[in-house]
Amino acid sequence: MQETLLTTQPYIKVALPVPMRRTFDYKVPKAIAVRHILQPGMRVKVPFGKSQRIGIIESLASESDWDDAQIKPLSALLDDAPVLDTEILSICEWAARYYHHPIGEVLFHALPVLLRKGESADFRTETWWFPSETGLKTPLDELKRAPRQVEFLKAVQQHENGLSQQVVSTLGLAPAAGKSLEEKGLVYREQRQFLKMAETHAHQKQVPPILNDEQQVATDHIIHNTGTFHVSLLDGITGSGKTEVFLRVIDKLIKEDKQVLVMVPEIGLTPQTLKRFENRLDTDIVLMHSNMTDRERLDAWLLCRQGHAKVIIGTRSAVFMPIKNLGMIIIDEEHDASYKQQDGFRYHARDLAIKQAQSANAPVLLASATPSFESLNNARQQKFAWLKLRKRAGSAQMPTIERVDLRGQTLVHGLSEYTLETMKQCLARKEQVLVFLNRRGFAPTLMCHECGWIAACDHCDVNMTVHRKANKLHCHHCDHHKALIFECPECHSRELFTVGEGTEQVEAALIPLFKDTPILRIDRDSTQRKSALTQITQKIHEHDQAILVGTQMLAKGHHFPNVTLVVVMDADAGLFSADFRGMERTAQLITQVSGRAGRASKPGQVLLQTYHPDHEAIECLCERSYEEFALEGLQERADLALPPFYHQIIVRAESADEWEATQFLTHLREMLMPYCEAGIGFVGPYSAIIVRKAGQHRALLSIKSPKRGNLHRLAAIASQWLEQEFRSRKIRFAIDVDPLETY
DNA sequence: AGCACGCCGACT
DNA sequence: GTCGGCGTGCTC
Repeated sequence: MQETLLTTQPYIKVALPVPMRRTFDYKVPKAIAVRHILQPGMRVKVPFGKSQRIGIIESLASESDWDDAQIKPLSALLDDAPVLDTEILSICEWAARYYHHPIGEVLFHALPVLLRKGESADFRTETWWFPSETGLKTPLDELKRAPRQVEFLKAVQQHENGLSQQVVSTLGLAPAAGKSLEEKGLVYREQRQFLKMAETHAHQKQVPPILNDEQQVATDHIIHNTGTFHVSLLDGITGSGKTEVFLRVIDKLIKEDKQVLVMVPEIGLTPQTLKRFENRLDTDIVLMHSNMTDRERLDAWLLCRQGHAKVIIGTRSAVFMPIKNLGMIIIDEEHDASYKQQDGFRYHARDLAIKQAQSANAPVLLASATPSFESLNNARQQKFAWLKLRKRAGSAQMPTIERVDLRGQTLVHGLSEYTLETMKQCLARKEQVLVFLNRRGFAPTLMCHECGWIAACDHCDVNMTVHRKANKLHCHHCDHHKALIFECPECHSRELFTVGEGTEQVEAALIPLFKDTPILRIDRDSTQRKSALTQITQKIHEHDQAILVGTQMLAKGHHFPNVTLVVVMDADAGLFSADFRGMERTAQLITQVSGRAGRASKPGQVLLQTYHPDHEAIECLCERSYEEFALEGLQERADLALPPFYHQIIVRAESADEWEATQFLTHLREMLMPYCEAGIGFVGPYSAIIVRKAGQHRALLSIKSPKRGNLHRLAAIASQWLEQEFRSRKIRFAIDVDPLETY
């Protein structure tokens, strides 16, 4: 045994997955210190209270603030190499401070679930079978008394490069036969790393199309500036060929043996992006998203860490992938709200990605047809390079947007006569219509004709949505559901009727109106079954004319080349939102869904049904552009002292009691008052728009400041107080830094 | 977050 | 008499 000369530090500071903003000190036992070099980022098993827990070494220390006798020794070291490298570790430490979230929870968040549970961070191995030299030459009839062995040997002889255990079992071969052959020296076994990449390489790569001048300028700009940190905003209208720009840049980087992280929003864009990429790139691609099993995620993580995976396509949590040789981070649909985690550790993946690229000295490419106000502001101030693509790739043209004034109109299930007529014309040309309504279910309200009773959720302050096909009343906020009723529980009248319409109703209403046209609904309800979406999209491609009815799922990514008419049924939804970001979100959604119209050689048309045709935002989107809308919106934000000009932190509290959450936040505000520096402003406590959600009463306290520094100092005081002084468990609270939702 | 300790209601 | 409710305190 080698007596190590390395003087290992006697203590380690360990982060544990507990809601406490501190680490715990442990001793390193001699037996471990002698055999291993401990490093930050390795996992350890430690005694904690009465139980054993897995923790992560945050740092090594020569002394401790604790009395040596009180410090327990760690029980086991779980890794020979850190599972969190120094870069990820420092990003996590930064994030823990910035988002005022406990370090242990942050570090554990950065690991795949199986590693949090103590699973080995090595590749799985798999048995492979090979023929020996004699085995190759042995004629099969020598073994004819053992038919299973004949079968096995035959298969192995045909696969000189070996047969994996997996193939052996799919071929229906008997492992016992293999064992017997091994004893006879005819075959041998080997343990090999189990690698599972996304299926790739197999097919012919597509020839890259010719770039238009705008795409070329953008591509050149990005390619000439690789190798150093900077952020570019690829602000390109739908159909302008942003993905093509990604592909050119990625192709160049993987030829330099760099790895590229491509982030996509949560809603099912990964398979589509993967397909597009593997048709073009001759390299190893892995995926990382929430539909994968824990094992699949760990495999992807390992492939990434080992450097085998060159392109990593993933959702929010992929920012924590262990990338050794980062060439670039691309964030597609950078405005998408799913990049911000909405519970627990409320980080913004876009912002962390930028931070990470900075420390790896790699560039970041943000892409969107509807950039967030934050990114546009950075582009305008020249913190980001602003690369505009304003032309559609190929011969496609931008759709015309037309407002349909609903005032005084008779509507058929929410559709005006003019809309229906335009739909007929479109279908007659053997083209497809996309009807967008961001409300699933049959109707948002069920009401009693006699007494005015409305079906409300028992646990939330919202109406229950009618789902007629499923015969259910469903709460879209807490998932509570019950059977659909036909008698008013208050006055026992049987005259219940629905108010408003959802996608289910529109689908049902269109069937008799367009008898020979396939009508396909795309929302969370119709695509719940795995592969349902693929089936629906297949149907869409099979038919010339079709009507697609759907929610925002339709607005993202998927392109339907034969859609030439887009109908936005309720352009007013979200126009009068209490949240100051409501308008931004509405404009993005309308612009995104409008972009689905007329992508190929056929021109597109968009109808916006509205009761407010003269509303500034609607007018601006129709007559001018998202960019102009956004620049005006930014000016308004500046005038009203709102983000991104002011910085905001929101403390959220919830409790079963009606007033406790509000009282608690009032108490918090009073406590913070004496620490307020100039510029700090409080709003609230105020109630959430939906006061009661899943039985919890929710209140918020907003803190604003033009300076980040004093805001964070205040938040640090608040979080310390919340953790140390505040003991009641009846109230749950969360600190939300740079919140996207303010109600 | 877990987990134990501790003091008050309905049960073999 | 106890089983168990969850309020409170602690974890290197």
